[in-house]
Amino acid sequence: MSQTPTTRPRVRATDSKHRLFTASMELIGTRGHQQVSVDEIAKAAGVSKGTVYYNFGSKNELIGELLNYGIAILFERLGPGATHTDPEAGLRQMVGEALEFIAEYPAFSQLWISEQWQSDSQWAGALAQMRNDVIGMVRAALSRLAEQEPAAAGKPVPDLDALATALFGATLILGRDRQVFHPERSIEECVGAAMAFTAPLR
Amino acid sequence: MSQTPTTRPRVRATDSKHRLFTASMELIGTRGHQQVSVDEIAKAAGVSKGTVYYNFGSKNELIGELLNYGIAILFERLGPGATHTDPEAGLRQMVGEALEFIAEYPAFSQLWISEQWQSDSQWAGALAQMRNDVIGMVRAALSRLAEQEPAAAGKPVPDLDALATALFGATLILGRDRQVFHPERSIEECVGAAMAFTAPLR
Amino acid sequence: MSQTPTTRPRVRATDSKHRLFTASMELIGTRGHQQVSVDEIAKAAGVSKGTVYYNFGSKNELIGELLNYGIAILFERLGPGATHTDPEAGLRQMVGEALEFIAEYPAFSQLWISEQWQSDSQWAGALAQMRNDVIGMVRAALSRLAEQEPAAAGKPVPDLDALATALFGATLILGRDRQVFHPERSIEECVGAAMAFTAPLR
Amino acid sequence: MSQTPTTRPRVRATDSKHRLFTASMELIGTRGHQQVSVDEIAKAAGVSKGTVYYNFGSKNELIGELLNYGIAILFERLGPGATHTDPEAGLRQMVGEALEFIAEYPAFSQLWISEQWQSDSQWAGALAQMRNDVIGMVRAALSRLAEQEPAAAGKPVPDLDALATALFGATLILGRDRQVFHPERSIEECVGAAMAFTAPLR
DNA sequence: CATGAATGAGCATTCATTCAT
DNA sequence: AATGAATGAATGCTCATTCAT
Repeated sequence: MSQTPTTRPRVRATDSKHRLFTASMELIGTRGHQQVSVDEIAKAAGVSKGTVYYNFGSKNELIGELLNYGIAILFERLGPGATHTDPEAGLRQMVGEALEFIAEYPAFSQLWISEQWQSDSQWAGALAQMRNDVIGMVRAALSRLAEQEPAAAGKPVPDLDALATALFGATLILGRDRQVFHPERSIEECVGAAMAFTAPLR
Repeated sequence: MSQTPTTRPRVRATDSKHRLFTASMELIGTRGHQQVSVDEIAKAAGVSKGTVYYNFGSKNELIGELLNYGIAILFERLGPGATHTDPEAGLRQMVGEALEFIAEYPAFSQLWISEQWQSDSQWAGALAQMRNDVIGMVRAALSRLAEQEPAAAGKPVPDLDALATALFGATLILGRDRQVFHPERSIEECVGAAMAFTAPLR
Repeated sequence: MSQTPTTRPRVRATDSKHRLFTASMELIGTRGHQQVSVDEIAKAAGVSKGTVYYNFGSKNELIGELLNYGIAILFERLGPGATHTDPEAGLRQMVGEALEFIAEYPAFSQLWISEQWQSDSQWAGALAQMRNDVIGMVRAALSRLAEQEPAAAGKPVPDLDALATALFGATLILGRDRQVFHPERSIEECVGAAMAFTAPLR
Repeated sequence: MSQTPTTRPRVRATDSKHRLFTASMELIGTRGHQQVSVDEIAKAAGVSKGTVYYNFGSKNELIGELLNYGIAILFERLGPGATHTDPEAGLRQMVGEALEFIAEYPAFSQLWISEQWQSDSQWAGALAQMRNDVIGMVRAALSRLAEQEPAAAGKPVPDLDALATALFGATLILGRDRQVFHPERSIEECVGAAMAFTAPLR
C-alpha cells in the first residue's frame, strides 16, 4: 500500500498531529499559551489553520492533549525510581528524572506551573488529576523512606502529604529556575537541594 | 464620605486608584490576568474605562503596580524574621509570614507563580528583581543558620543558593496548594514541611 | 424509469443520493439551509463528506436538486385538480393538495418561502420558474372559474394575476403557519379560508 | 454643551446607531441577513466594526432591534385603519398601509417572511409576538366586519383565525411579489385582490 | 464509487487603547 | 479628574471545497 516508488508523505495520518505537537510545545514554552495564536502554531508546524481544527477541535483541546502527552512521559520516567528497592536512592532518582524531564520539556513544565493553581483553568480537571497522581507517587516514596528508619527519637516528623507537596513544589521550581536563571547549575546540585527535604526522615 | 466641613473635598484623588487596585486583585486572582479585561476591572471598581487609563496608562502598568504593591508588603512582613536573633526561629517566622501573605494575597501570589519563570513575561525585569531579593533574603537566613552550627562531620551541605531556591519554591507552592486543594491544612503544618529543608543544616 | 427486465445489482448507485436527499430535507426543514453544514448532512446520511461532492458537486446544487425534486412532486399532485371538470371543486382540490404537500415537505416549503422573494437568491432562476408555473396554474383555474359564472353585475372582478398571487401566498402561509403555530387546525379549515378568495368570482 | 462655535458631530450619541440601522436595512433587504457580514454593515454605515459591537452587542441583536423598529412603524401605520368606523373601509385601509409599508421597508418585510416560520429562528420569540399581534389585529377587523353583516343564509363563514392568517399571508406575499416580480402592479390592484378574501363576510 | 485529511478564505467577536468633552 | 463612544488589529473558529488514495 505504500511501496509505490514515486509515492509521497504516506505517514500523513499522524504526521500533522505530531508536527503540531512539536510546534506547540516550542511556542507555548517560551511565550505562554495565551500569547500564542493558532495561526502561529499552524505556520510553525507547516500546516494550515484548518488542520489544527481538523485534528484537535479547538486550541484548548490541543493544549489539553499536550498536557496528557507530557504527563504520560513524566510518569514513564518516574516509574523506575518509584519501585527502587532502596527508598532513598529511589527518591533521589525520581527527583533527578523529574529535573531532567523539566529541562527537556520546558513548555510542558511552565504550562503546568502557570495553570496548576489557577482556580478556573480550562484544564482544571486534568491538572488536578496530574497533581494528585504525582504527589501521591512522591508521598508513597516518602512513606517507604519513613518506614525504613526507626522514627528518630525527638524529631517531629512532618505530615507526609505536606512534605510531598513541598518536595514536589521545590523540584518543579528548582527545575524551571535552573533553566531560566541558572543554566550553569547542575542537576546534581538541584537534586541535593531537593533531597534536603527528606532529612528529617532519615 | 465628606463629613468634614472645611477640609479636602478630595481624598478622592487616589480613591479611583485604590478601587481599581482592589478590583484588579480580586479578579486577577481567580481568573488570571489574561482572562480579565479592562472593561471588567473598570466595572468592578465602579469607574469608567477611561479612568483606568487616566490612572495607570495601560493594563500592563496596572498589573506592574500590583506586583510592586504586593512585593512591598511581602518584604515588610519578612523583615522581622530576617533580623531575628535566633536564625532558625527567624526562618520559621519568615516562612510563616510568607504563607500568611499568600493566603491574604492569592492574586498576587498566583500572578507571581504564573509569570516568574515565563521567559518573555511583560514584567520580566521586575520579576527577576523580586526573585533575587527574596531568594537573597532566604539565602542570608540559611547562611546564618549554617554558620551557627558547626558543619556536621560527614553530611554534605548542599549549595546555599539552590537550597534557598528550593525553600522559596516549596513555600510558594505549599501556600497556593493549600488554598486551592487543601484549605483544611494549617499554616503550621506547611511551615513544618517547609522547614524540613533546613534539617541538613542543623 | 428503469424497465430493464434483467436485474439491477445496483439500486446502489443512487442509494447515497437518496440518503442525502432525505437527510438534507430533514435538517434543512428545521434549521434553514444556511445553518446546516455539509458535514452534518453527510453524517446524518451516514456517508462521507466527499460523497456529497461526488454526487452533487456542491452544496448549492444539492439544494437546487432538492427544489426540483419538490416542485416535481407538487406539480404531480396539483395535476388532477387542475383538470377537474368543475372549476370550483378543482381549485378546492388543488388547495387541499397543496396544504397536504406543505405538511409532508416542510423543508421544501420553508426553503421556498424563505428564498422565493430574496432578490439575489442562489436559485433565483429556478425559483422564478417555479413561481411562474404555479401562479400560472392557479390563474388558469381562476380563469375557468370566472368564465363559468356570468360576471356578477356590480361586483368588480379583481385582476386575475394578482388574485392568483394572493391565493398562492395565502395557501403557502396558511400551510406553514398551521405546522408551526396551529398544528390543531385542520386542512379543511385552511382550505375554507383560502377559498374565501374566490368568493367574488362566484 | 454644544454651542461652541467650532464644534463637530455633536449628534454623536445615536448617530452611529442610526447609520447602522439604515445600512443594515439596505444590505439585509437585498441579500439576506446570513449573507451580509458585520464588516460590510460597518463599512456601509461609515463606522468601524467595533462600533457595531459597542452599540448592539452582536449581529443578532442588531437584527433583533431592526425587527422591533420595523414592527413599531408597521403598527403605527395600521392603527388608523383598525379604528375606522366603517369595518370594510378600515380593513381596506389597513391592507393598503401594509402594502405601502412593505414597499418602503423591503428589508424588514423579506426578513420577516424568511424567518417567521423557520422553527428555530434566532428571533423566534419576537417573531411569534409580532405574528400574534398582527394576526390579532386583522382578526379583530374581520370580526367587526362579520358582525355588521347578518351572516348570509347558506354561506358557511370560515374560521376567523384562519381567515386572518390567510389575509395576512396574502398581503405579505402580494407586497413582496409586487416588488420583486411585478413592480408595475399598483397597490390598488393588490388591495383589490387581498380584499377578495372578505367577500364571504359581506 | 467513496473516503477523509487538508485547505484557506471568511466571519463574528474581543479588547486594549485613544480622544474629544 | 473622569468619561464613554469609537476604533481596528488580532483571534478562535467554521465550512464549502479539493484531491490523493
